[in-house]
Amino acid sequence: MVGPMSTTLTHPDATQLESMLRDAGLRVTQPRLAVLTVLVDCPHISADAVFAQVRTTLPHTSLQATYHVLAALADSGLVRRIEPAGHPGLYELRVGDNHHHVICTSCGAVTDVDCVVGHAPCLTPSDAGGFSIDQAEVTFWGTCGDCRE
Amino acid sequence: MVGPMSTTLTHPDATQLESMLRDAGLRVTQPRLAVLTVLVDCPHISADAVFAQVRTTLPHTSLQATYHVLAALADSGLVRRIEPAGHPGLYELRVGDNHHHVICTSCGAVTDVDCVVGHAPCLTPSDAGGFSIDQAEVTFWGTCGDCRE
DNA sequence: TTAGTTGCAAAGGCTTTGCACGCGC
DNA sequence: GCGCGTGCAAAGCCTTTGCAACTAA
Repeated sequence: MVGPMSTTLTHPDATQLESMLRDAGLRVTQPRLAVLTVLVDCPHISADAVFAQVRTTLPHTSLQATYHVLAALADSGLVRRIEPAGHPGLYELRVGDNHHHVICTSCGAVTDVDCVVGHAPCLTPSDAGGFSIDQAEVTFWGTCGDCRE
Repeated sequence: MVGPMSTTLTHPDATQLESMLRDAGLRVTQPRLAVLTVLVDCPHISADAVFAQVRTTLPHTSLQATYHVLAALADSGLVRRIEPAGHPGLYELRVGDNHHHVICTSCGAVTDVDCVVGHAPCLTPSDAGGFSIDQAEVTFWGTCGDCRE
């Protein structure tokens, strides 16, 4: 679990972030690199919080631009957006897809979890009702340690 | 599957709806009965659509009152709210909880599905990350028959 | 009677859109 | 140079909130 490779995965450098953008067919710009950099460090973060962090390095960036960048990243599949009911949307880097979320109903905090069953458990419904299924999403609702006090 | 009991479950009459409200500790009012009646016929419906239907029988009802009623029903556990990302929230009668949803990414249409595994499949994450889990929710995203054309 | 509900109006939060300027390729 | 991206402003959608009148219990 620990080694040269894991460093690569957990802390991509600027060059790697650029490659991610190019591979996704997106132009490389300062705001996009800044947003990606924030997302690398923050697993689940709101547009507002991304904006605040980007601002520290790129003071000229606007909230709307941040939304635009996040939308572009989400459209291209680099980023996934999750929507805890009753809380603003959160964004996360899509790091290959076999994890789900535990969300605090009180404060909206999000934690990643792997599914119980080893490999994609309920990824196929017994009856899709005429739909063609693209993906499955499992969300656990509960109360986090802080909110229980 | 078919018989006297199923009639009771699929088409509760006014008296039964009243009991549902009383049992949930809510007062019985015209708007609440009207909203419940709509929900009986429409498995997944938006606040706006509920409002439109309630209006046909109670022309004096406001959209805000509809939201208020739905919130009260949701708080008391009679109704569940689901939020298809990018679409307005939908409400459904909670008919006992072992079904999940297939949602069309294009038009937001929702269909119920039973989970593959017989009984509550991934209801327990391998690691809850310090959360106490209340419930699990499985959502399948795909494209419905109409939108594929 | 009295506390929970409704009706109406207004505000609120989060997000998207429109358009001109600027920058990546 | 061409076209995508950005910045700024404004609007948009859905939903919640405040307060007075009302009504179920």
